[in-house]
Amino acid sequence: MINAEIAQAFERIADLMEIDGGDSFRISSYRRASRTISDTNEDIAELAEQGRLQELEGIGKGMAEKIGQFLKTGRITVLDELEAKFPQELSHLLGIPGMGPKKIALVYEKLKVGSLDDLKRVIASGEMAELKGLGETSVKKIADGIAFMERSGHRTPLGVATPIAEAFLERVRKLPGVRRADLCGSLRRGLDTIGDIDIVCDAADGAAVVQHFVTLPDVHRVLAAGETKGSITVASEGQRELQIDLRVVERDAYGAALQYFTGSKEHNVRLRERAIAKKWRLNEYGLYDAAKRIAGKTEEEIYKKLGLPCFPPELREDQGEFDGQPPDLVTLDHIRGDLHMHSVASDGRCTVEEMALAAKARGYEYIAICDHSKSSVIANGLSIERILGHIDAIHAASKKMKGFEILAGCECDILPDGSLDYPDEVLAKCDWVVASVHTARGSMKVTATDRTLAAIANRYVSAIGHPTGRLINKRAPAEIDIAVIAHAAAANGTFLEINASWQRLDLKDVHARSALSAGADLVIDTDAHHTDQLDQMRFGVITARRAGATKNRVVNCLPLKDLRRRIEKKRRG
DNA sequence: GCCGTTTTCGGCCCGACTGTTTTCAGTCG
Repeated sequence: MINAEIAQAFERIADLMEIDGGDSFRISSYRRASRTISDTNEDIAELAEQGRLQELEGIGKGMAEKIGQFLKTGRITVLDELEAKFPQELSHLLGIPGMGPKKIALVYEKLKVGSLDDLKRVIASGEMAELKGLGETSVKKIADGIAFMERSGHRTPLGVATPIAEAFLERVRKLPGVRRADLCGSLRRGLDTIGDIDIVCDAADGAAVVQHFVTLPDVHRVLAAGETKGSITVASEGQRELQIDLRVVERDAYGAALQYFTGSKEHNVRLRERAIAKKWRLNEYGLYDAAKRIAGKTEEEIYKKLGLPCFPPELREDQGEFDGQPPDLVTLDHIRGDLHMHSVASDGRCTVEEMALAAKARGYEYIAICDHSKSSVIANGLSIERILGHIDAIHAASKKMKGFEILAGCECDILPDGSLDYPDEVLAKCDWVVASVHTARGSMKVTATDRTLAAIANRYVSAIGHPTGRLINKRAPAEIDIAVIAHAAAANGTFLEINASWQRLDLKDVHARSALSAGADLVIDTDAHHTDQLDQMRFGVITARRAGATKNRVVNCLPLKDLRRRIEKKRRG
């Protein structure tokens, strides 16, 4: 789809217009259009052909024309003009904390800075600190910002940020004067990667709490420390530096602050618009009718006053949530089993029994052991002889468990030609089969979509494992047509996995949403290679929630007998 | 540039912190 390219072009127009000092509302229009285009599941080229572009939020006559021009010529005049005006790398400087459009324009105009290297040069030479409006301190901040950007690089994966955030939250809760504290921001919304960690707390003396906060052990740098807000960084594992913001409010504003700092920004803009329409005002301290606060203690009361349901944080993205009632989303408590994990038989670190006991201790009723198939040589994949023996061993282990069952499964490779790594006779002996692509992802002979479709059609394949093969911050998802895959999965009774490993989260939220709307049901699995990793189920569940999944669309929320019925139904055809 | 149970023109979300400012601009979320 060409959506990503158009979204990128609009984003670039916005960046350059900002440096150019353009009208801020016009700039936001480009950013809004960019976001709409990259988030929609519809093909922009198709919509353009049907003359339906302006049905999209934030796309009017002007944007539609520019999209048309891009589709026709691959260029947009406004962008060409802006690019002719500035050096190509100039807008990259916007990624540096402390460098905004105004300062970029200033150093470009006065010192001919056009790139990161130029910027480093004028900082080192001292020329930058002599500019009007800047000084030693701000230049030092920008130098720190460059170091921060070069060290952190990517956004932090949810699974890396969560333990750090929870540990800090506990420490904030113990600070003197703190009555309550909670995590908010993108972490609370369950995004697969997060920019920084946000904590809101309830205390009377903000300045004192902030002072305690910025002097906690492990604080790497203090970015800000005021009356109500503190901002620090911590150096987490490796060299990655992660920012943590703390906001302190009074008891009566707690719900408002929680709501405000949970976001998303776009969701909040919509809320404030609703407040304005009622002649009210909404900010992080509450909902106000003139000077009178009419809500603020809890999130629920703010939404209620605005005539809205209290949306689960995962849905607060301005992605259609305002159009109706939020669904009753799946929760971790609904999960009855984990249907994709490995044992020492292939590349797991624990035995079948250890995995089973650990899963039972987490309140599950069943698991499936799915070791690798023979082609996954590096992962010690099982030969046909070995898998047959393994199936018997798993069944024997299952018999010894009380009130818990272990399904004998496998994670069968989908080979480059779309065929499966085990013959049907072997797959038929498994209770549950996850089919996954592990090799030759880039092969052009058979597209990723066709390979997956072939596996979906096999009656013994219960689920497709990590369907797009993405690795967060490392490998982009395969170019597969999710809608086509999902329709086929729905028609065949094959489940699509949300792989809950934080490195994968695959399907990702928007893909899972498309899958659900095409009628496919999901399975949320950890793909654990160690008992500890069973706890990653929470990341899969939050991803499913972001997709709008209810428990009846997630097959491992079923009691085992109903799950078996679904597997059998597909096998009978 | 978008958009309309206030409007086809005139709005467009709001506040904290910092530094270089003698009253505020820039950045950030």
